[in-house]
Amino acid sequence: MRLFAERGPDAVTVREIATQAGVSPALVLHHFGSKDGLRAEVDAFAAHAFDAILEAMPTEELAELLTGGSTRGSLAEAFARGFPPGSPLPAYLRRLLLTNDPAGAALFGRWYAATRRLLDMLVEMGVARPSEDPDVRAAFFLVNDLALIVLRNQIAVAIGADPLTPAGMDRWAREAGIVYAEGAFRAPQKE
Amino acid sequence: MRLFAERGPDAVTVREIATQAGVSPALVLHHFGSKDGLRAEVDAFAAHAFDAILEAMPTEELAELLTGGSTRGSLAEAFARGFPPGSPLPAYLRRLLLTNDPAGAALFGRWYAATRRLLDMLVEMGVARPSEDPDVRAAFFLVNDLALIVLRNQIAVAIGADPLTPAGMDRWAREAGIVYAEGAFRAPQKE
DNA sequence: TAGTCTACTGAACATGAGTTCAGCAATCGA
DNA sequence: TCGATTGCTGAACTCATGTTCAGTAGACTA
Repeated sequence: MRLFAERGPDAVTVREIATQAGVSPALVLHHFGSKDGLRAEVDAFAAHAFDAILEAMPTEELAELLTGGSTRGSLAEAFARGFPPGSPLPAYLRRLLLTNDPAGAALFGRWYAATRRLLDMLVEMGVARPSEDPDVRAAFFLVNDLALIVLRNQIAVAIGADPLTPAGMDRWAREAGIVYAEGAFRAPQKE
Repeated sequence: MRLFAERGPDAVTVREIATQAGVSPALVLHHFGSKDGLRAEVDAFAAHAFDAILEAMPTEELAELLTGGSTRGSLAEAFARGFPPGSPLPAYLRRLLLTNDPAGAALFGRWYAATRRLLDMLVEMGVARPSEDPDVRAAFFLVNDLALIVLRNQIAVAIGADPLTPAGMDRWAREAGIVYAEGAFRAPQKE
């Protein structure tokens, strides 16, 4: 999974995987039928791990919001908290979302639906302002969040800190929280 | 460039490129030395086109902001306006940003610096609120913008409209503009 | 003990990739 | 007109990759 996440399944050879695992190339095929079979199994494993994150998140996030926690809940945060620092899962998620993989599309779809629901609830509770276009607003929040994972490396060099580490994420969450709460621009010629 | 943008340079064969161009595979290599030479040349061409966008943008965006234009200026907007609908450049940019390509890193670096400068100017002009962590805030705006290009397909299925078309972008810009101007959450227990 | 099954390997095979190269045809300058 | 340069091709070459397959060694079962 680490090799797939970092370089992409197509760029990794069966021989490399076998070497990393300390076995012969033939054994890999023996177990998984084909390279594509291995890919499918790793995909399924990763998708399962991601969905576990999703299911664990909303309640936690809600609790945090209701208790007036300082940081806004977010997928990326839950993600970074849920996996150890060296985990290949963030990079794997990245690939899953960026290739036009059906598994990635399904994952995005589920997360989008959850974001959409959450936003509705927050509006109903009076925590979030209602929007004229809730579909777009939910997508806006979700992709802003995912951008943290997808553009992780670029962000890291720009701000000088990996945004998926606790320290980097604190800085990010603070700014995001401020902008999402108060906005960043003074509304032009308003009253 | 279209083939590279859609499927990635590694997934495209020299023979395919030659067929698309109506020439023999040998001619492609004859002109560009190697497949990697072609890649480098296409990269350079694309990077040039992107920088042209960047240089054309700030003044236009500033003008729009100063005249109180309804939509917030953004890279993605300038981008979508600057290229014809079927252009392979958005997809190419996507690849450039997502592979750990040095050309992509350089491009991101330039755009980040420009965003950072623009934000400083806006603060000085009293249009944007100052931030405690301007580095992160600039990165936040930039990656939110780039997410539109990077996650274009996922967004399209979620909101039912391609966000890089004028119609889709209008919807997106409206929501982004509102959130950036006023925020989306009521600040919890404030005063 | 004998048989079977399972994990595993080494070597080979087929395919598709980037690349090379000798040569053809047309154009251009002297 | 002649030589050279240029654009271009077809076929072959080399190499890496996914895959296959016969076969080995050990463990478990009857």
